Amino acid sequence: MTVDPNFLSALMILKLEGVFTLTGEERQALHDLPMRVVVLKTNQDIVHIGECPLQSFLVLEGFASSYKLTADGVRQIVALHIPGDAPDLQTLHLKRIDCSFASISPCKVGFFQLDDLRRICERHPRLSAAFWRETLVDASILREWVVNVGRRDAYTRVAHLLCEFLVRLKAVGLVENSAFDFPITQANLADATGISAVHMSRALKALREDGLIQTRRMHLAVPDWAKLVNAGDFDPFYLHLGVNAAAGFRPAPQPKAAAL
Amino acid sequence: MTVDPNFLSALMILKLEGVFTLTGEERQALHDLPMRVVVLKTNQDIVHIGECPLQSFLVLEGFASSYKLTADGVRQIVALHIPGDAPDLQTLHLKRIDCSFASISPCKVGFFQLDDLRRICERHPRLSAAFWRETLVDASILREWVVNVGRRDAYTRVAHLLCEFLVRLKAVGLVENSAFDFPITQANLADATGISAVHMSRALKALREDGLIQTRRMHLAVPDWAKLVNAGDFDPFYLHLGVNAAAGFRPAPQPKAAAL
DNA sequence: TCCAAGGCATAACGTATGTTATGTGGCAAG
DNA sequence: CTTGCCACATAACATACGTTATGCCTTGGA
Repeated sequence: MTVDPNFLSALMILKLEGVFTLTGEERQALHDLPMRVVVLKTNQDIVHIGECPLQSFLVLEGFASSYKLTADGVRQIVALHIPGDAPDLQTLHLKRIDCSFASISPCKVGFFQLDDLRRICERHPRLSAAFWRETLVDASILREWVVNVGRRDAYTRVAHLLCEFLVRLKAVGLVENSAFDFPITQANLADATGISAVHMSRALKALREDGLIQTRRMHLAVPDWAKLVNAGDFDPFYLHLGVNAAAGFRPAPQPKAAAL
Repeated sequence: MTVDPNFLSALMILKLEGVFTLTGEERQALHDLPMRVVVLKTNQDIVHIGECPLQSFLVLEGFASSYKLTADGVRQIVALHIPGDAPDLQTLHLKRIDCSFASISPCKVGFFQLDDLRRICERHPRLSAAFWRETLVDASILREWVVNVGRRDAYTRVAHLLCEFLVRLKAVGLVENSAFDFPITQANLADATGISAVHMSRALKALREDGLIQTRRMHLAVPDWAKLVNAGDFDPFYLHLGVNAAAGFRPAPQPKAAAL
């Protein structure tokens, strides 16, 4: 996959447009944000917990993770990031960063100055709101992850993660025929779901044998989407995708409005 | 505990002042936000997942939870809320709410109109940023919860949750002599840590026997804070408390700044 | 005063998952 | 072409935790 030279416009704008239509001015402001592109190999640290960075970054190609370590050095991935994501937008308002970020596949990221982004937010309140919204969606995903890790067995948990992956990748156009590049090791998947690497191997085997997924080296296919959704207890609503992006994934109904 | 009639000023302002000093105007704007106070018994639903509410709420007294259910009806609490918290601030930018909210003790909440808050955000960018920051801290707590549930054993997990509770309660002045009111059932604690109620009973017993906590009906005391922190693998940094609020809890050092 | 309900403790038992170990194949570096 | 590394598979074994069940105690309502 190659990326348009105007990275920000290509990816972030795509995401924001899913929610509301940008004005020409807003689009231009994003387009003009200076970015420094950096190419990374697998398993390279991008930002480390405790730092007080002056810049933030965007994933342009490949996959990245947010992670934390426990006292005895066990890793838990707390978020997976795909092209178009701004993993550490939080640094905009939280000085010290509370988790580490690393590439989990060969990947390309774009750094920009937080001060530049702050200026954009001041001048374009709608963009500011849109970025805020992005961080709120991240929080929603975290809530679902707590449920996933806390209350679902390994099989369901893995199916759920794969569902989330597919929907999010589809939203940025990285899925073809229910299949996508998947250069993520089982160890990383294990760290993201809170199980051991050995058990991740078992879970994937079971999913394969049940015909829910097909894995061919660094590539994953989903032959029966409905079955995987069912196995993973998956409802994409928590991703808060724009209507365009979610086409074909949303189930049906809207519950009634609040009372009280 | 009784609450000042100016709920918002008493609680939310206290929290915000931990981060930066409000101007008189900003303080007044918050003070003038119309609120409708509602008294709740234990286990009452406040907002239900899927709704598109026009109002949001603040916890004034007692404790509340955010929770989700899996397909087979198992509950996972994804956040615990104490007085001063605005549990569903997300509704400001996400139309449909992605988790349910309920009281988990007798409690008092204050509802306000989202439109009123939006108006405040438009007129007072610093307040807008402060609210954004609040939601980012919530996300940071969620990240730590994913680690807690995903990678720590029950004993450590419970100790960690109790540490978090103590620090957060202390920040709003609800702790005396390392002890606090704790009207939360073991079943709720179990749902918050992703373990069974039976095992929660076992874990609490172990903590009691190790002298890390003392429980006297609806009341919890921590005789040796350092030991509990150690047992819970707890570092309060992720709570992003203001320096004032965190006094006495922060460990020492600041890591070096970012490079790259 | 009594009863019902819920919160808690504890025991017996089952199991999903972790741990440790070994072998295979692919791939990159020399 | 080797060599070594790493991702993955699989087996044997260990265990933390879930489940089901029972009983006690407190609390609040009739």
